[in-house]
Amino acid sequence: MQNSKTPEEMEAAFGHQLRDLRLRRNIDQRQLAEQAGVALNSVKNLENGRGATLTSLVKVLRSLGRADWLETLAPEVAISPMQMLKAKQPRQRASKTKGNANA
Amino acid sequence: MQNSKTPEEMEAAFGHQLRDLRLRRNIDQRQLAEQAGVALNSVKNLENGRGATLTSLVKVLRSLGRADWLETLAPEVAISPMQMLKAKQPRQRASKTKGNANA
DNA sequence: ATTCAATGGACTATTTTAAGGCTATTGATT
DNA sequence: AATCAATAGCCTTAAAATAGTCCATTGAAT
Repeated sequence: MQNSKTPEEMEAAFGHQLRDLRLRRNIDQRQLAEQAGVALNSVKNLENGRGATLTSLVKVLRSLGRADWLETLAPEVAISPMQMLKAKQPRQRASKTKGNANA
Repeated sequence: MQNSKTPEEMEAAFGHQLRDLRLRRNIDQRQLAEQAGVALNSVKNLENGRGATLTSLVKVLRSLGRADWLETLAPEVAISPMQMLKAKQPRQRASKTKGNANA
């Protein structure tokens, strides 16, 4: 089984994490909204999983000092300089073959 | 220096990571959109940093098998069972004192 | 080099969110 | 237990994203 959570549940759980981050800094929603440059309602929506835009999320994360987290989604594979030379440049489009390659 | 990237730049960089994840699985935008249950345009917008909703992002991440990443934002502090007993339950609201506590 | 799928970009209609203000509830402090 | 700030929730308007379709561009395979 993969992940049995619905997208709604995942957004809610994610909101709780955002709230945790904020509370660890002991600032209220209003302060966070101000610092992040978003409306108070946007912070509420994010924390309660009631729908939000990626832009709002990014602004809030930046304000919480966790912008770096956004860069951890797809870690690049480190290769040696020798491999570097041999390596073909990464694919820019999905290939035509129907069967998908890697896991 | 913190992070000098603008929110726009961050969204764009984030989109590139999403694209990388997709290409590693060698599926095209259309397939991803179908599997994720979002419109093709939503995938395009996400990858090109042109604005998206958190809901679309979550659905796409789930489809890419990276839903777990969403749970890594605010890692919980592990404590021992003995500390567990002493521990006060976590704060649910920001405190009244103006000066914010932790870093 | 040619071919054709993969992607980018634009357009419209519809749905959703942002923003701002307001009231009700609740939890931390005293 | 009383107080009052922090939060939830709802409302309206403006802005933005989704969904669907179409055409132009481009990279990968032959």
